[in-house]
Amino acid sequence: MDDTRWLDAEEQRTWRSFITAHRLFFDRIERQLQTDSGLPHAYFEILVRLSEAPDRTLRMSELAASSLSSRSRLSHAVARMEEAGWVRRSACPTDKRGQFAELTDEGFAYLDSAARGHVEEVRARLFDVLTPEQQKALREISDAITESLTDEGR
Amino acid sequence: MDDTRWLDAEEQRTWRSFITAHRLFFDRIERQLQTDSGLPHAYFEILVRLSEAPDRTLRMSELAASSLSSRSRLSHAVARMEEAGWVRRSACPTDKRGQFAELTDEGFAYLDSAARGHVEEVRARLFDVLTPEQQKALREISDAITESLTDEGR
DNA sequence: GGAAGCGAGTTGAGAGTTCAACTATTTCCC
DNA sequence: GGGAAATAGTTGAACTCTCAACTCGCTTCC
Repeated sequence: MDDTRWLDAEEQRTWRSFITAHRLFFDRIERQLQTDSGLPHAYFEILVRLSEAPDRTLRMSELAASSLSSRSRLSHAVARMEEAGWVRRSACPTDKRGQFAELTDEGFAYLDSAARGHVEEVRARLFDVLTPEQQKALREISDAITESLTDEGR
Repeated sequence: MDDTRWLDAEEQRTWRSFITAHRLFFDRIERQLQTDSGLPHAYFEILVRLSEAPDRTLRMSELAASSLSSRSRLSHAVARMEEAGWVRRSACPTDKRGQFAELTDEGFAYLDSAARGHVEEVRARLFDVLTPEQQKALREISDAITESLTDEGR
């Protein structure tokens, strides 16, 4: 039996447009950050979250949640960025299982310089090509998608 | 001098909404395909393009272009899918540098079964949460982004 | 108070992607 | 015709991500 709710022609086109734009856009964002700053976008996001935290410090699990990383990914990422000198880890005194991650001054400076090219790219490839109405629509669409993926579990 | 055109608060929120939705959505799509069919989404796309080609066959470079893969990625991917028996490669008679990739019957059957769960997920997480107007807006937004990334070269 | 279970974080293996280098062929053009 | 440059495709190394296993500390509850 086939009760799959396939996409109709219209939906098909929308879906392909979306996929195409998504791939091209994020490939570009990724490459810009990678070539100009040697940083994957996921790492950039982690640094941003840290930079906005009080004392530029967060528990690993909070950092994972706020940067939408798995714990595993974050562990690997922080390990690598600690080697690079951008992040420092320290033990949590009240919970001996815990670890703090702190953005170093060097990491902050690095993030600051990386952010410039990144923002330029985002502006040029996203905001500059969308009307204000489209920007508003994009936010509402994004929020709707996010809501469906966070609220009701799986 | 700082002539970076930073994002204002409004843009900042839009950008974060977009990033968040993007990550959650595609992580989900990726995981659904991976766990239910053992297939990365990029591989799925490659198989789809092949399945729509005449004789289910395409030159490697055409396949790369249509599936938005780099040549390298495609080479690796096809190598792996050839091992799995879903794709077959053959030499091009008119251009000895060339290779054809052909979707096998087994690959077609596999794709067909994988597509069901995938479509369900796309529908549940995208189309079901958007109004018709939002779907239309999403397509226009996507097309605008795509255009800026394909037309004007870099 | 001690065992069972939960939570925080790490680790290693396996897989995909990218980049640069490489081979082989074809095209360009003098 | 022949050499330079472009094109097709592959390969291997480096890196990131995921998943499952694992360690260690906290909590619960009898």
